[in-house]
Amino acid sequence: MVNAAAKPPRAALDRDAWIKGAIAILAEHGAERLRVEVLAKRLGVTKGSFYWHFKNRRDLLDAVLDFWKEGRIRDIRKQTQAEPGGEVAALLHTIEVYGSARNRKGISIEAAVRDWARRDAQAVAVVEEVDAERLACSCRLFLACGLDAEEAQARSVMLYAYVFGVSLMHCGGFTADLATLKTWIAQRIAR
Amino acid sequence: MVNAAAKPPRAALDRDAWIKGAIAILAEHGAERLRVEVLAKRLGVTKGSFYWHFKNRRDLLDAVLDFWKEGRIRDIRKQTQAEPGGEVAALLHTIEVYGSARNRKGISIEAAVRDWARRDAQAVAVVEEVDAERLACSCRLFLACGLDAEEAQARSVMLYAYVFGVSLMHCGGFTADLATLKTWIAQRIAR
DNA sequence: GCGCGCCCATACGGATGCGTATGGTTTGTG
DNA sequence: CACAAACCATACGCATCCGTATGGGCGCGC
Repeated sequence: MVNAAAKPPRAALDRDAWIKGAIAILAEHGAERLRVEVLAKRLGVTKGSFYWHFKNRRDLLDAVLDFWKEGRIRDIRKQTQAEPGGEVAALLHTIEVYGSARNRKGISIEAAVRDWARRDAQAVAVVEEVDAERLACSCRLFLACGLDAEEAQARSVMLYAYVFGVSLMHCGGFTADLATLKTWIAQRIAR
Repeated sequence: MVNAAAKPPRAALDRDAWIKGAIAILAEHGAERLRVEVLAKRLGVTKGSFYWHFKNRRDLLDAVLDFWKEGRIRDIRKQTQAEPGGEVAALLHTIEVYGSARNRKGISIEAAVRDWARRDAQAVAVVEEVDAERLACSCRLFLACGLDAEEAQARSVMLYAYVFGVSLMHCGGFTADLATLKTWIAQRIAR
């Protein structure tokens, strides 16, 4: 028995553990309430540890943005890999993912980062990169469906504007069958 | 001369002046950074004044939400008054207003309130009311165009999801002519 | 001109949060 | 064992912010 009951071993935290904890707070409370001491308490340590891994709070925020950006770009490229004939399915899947209940956390992070980008220049830069990648990828799918360049671009913007926007709306009491309604919209955007 | 050079007369603030100042901060920095002492300094007084007009910070926040709600509902009703035959124009105008540069502040407030509603129950309730009113009004316009109930509802949701979403996107470098692109989208949503 | 309600300033205690300084513990290495 | 590096705790100064307590100026009715 090496280190059992006395104290929880508490494996040493690395930068990634801090970043993942930070993203959890970002999703729950937004960038403004992502605070060093709160995060430290959540991870069961004190901020003495934090300032060993990070220069300051801004250093963490930039790392969070970078981490998020890399993850999003990986996801986009994976989701938009479609064999010929499967382009519409890939587009519909992209729309569906953003409204899916099992992706609640991802949507929360997305909304938090976009709100963050309304005040922070570094967040703006990251969102611009991610948006550019998303638009380029979905544009490629639309082009493969035979649309001309202008319509492919327009539909790409419409697609992402819709999925981001609908995640911020509260239309619970509006209709009896919201799922059918969203399916109708997805069809109209993708085909 | 009654009260000229000595001190700026500084007309007494009323509740509305505080609320309007609060909304300015809300638009610029978000609800999280809407702070009593900061707002007081911005208005040239101290918080001693604030706590005369408001019970506490929460009292101000609720007043801001209520003020915003009333204003939005008034605007919606005005914008969706269309004589027969002008329904499509009214819908296009609604879309255009939300992307207009002259409405930057209104869009900022809208985004701030929607982000706020991700964490605050009272803000959720207000957004739900406003969304319900908006959807009902635009739905009425679509019905007047001859669409069936399902499509009218779907298009209403699509319309507002799009306008909210596009205001959060950063697609500057995506296309040469963003205006033409947005016109294409608006046409596809409204008709 | 006296009192009273309206509007605001000042001062305080307590909470939270940033960044630094400093020292302790653990782990690996010679 | 000695030593250093990695990792973390503690303690401090400073700043911001909330809510309260208290008092002062000012207009207005009587």
